Amino acid sequence: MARPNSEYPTELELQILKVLWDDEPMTVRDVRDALAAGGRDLAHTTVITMLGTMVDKGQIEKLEPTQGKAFRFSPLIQRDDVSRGMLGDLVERVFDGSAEAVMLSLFDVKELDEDELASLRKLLNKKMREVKS
Amino acid sequence: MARPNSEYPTELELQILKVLWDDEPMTVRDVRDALAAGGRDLAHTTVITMLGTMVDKGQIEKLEPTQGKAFRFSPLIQRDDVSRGMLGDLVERVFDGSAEAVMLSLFDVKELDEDELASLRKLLNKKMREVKS
DNA sequence: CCATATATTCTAGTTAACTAGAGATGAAAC
DNA sequence: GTTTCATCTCTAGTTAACTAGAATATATGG
Repeated sequence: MARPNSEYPTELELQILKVLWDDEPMTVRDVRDALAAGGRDLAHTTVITMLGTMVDKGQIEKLEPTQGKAFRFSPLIQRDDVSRGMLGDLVERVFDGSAEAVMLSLFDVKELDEDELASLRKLLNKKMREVKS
Repeated sequence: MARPNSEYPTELELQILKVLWDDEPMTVRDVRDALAAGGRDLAHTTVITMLGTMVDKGQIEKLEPTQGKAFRFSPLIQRDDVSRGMLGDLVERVFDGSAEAVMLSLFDVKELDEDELASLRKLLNKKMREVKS
């Protein structure tokens, strides 16, 4: 077999999901235009094919046209679920499950200033209070 | 074109790198056995092929045999660089660069207990002192 | 109604990421 | 030296992830 398919969206699928999370439902043309605006210029039919496979995978749904003959598409999976899943996947696969290692890497990845660090600490303190109770 | 190749190691490449990060240099057989021990049972030649492409990509280097005719391999890229790169990639692609969003997701992904949260806060405080100075 | 623009379906091609066998080649044992 | 065994090289196949054209169907304006 070739590469095992992780249950998570591929790169282009993610881009399309982002488009649909921002505004849904959308027609093929709308999706295509949004992708093009983001620098990804694909043929109309390419977008159709992608949306088709995404429907097959259960990531989105195909809605009947209201007027004209253009189908519309809406996401079936939620943004938070996807990002959580993909982060969790990375944490396990790359960081062997260590939240601390992730945090340390995050410091290196993003040059966080004092305010941002303060925000993170705020989140952390809030979480600690929740856990304690 | 097909999928654009992100500069980061693929799944199997990462598994192989992990093996080599733990102990290097290693022969093909050693790598194969280590992968098998981790549940990934591949043919000897499959591992050879993979190691070859990884050499081509500059991820590892091929060392001449010391005795016998078995080549040995060592990583050329470091664990921290790879994990940092992959996390950075995910943060940008999935979380649109928001460290806070990552942190919030991390809470959901891992059920962190009080001690773990305290450790994270410790790291955060240390970082804040560094940034302030 | 008919032209034209637009959307769809169907088909097919490319590349990366695996996966592994057949045969050659070198080492090591006897 | 020759057999035997491990290891290598070369070749080739599969699948997922894209990518898009040609043919077809359908609105919609005039």
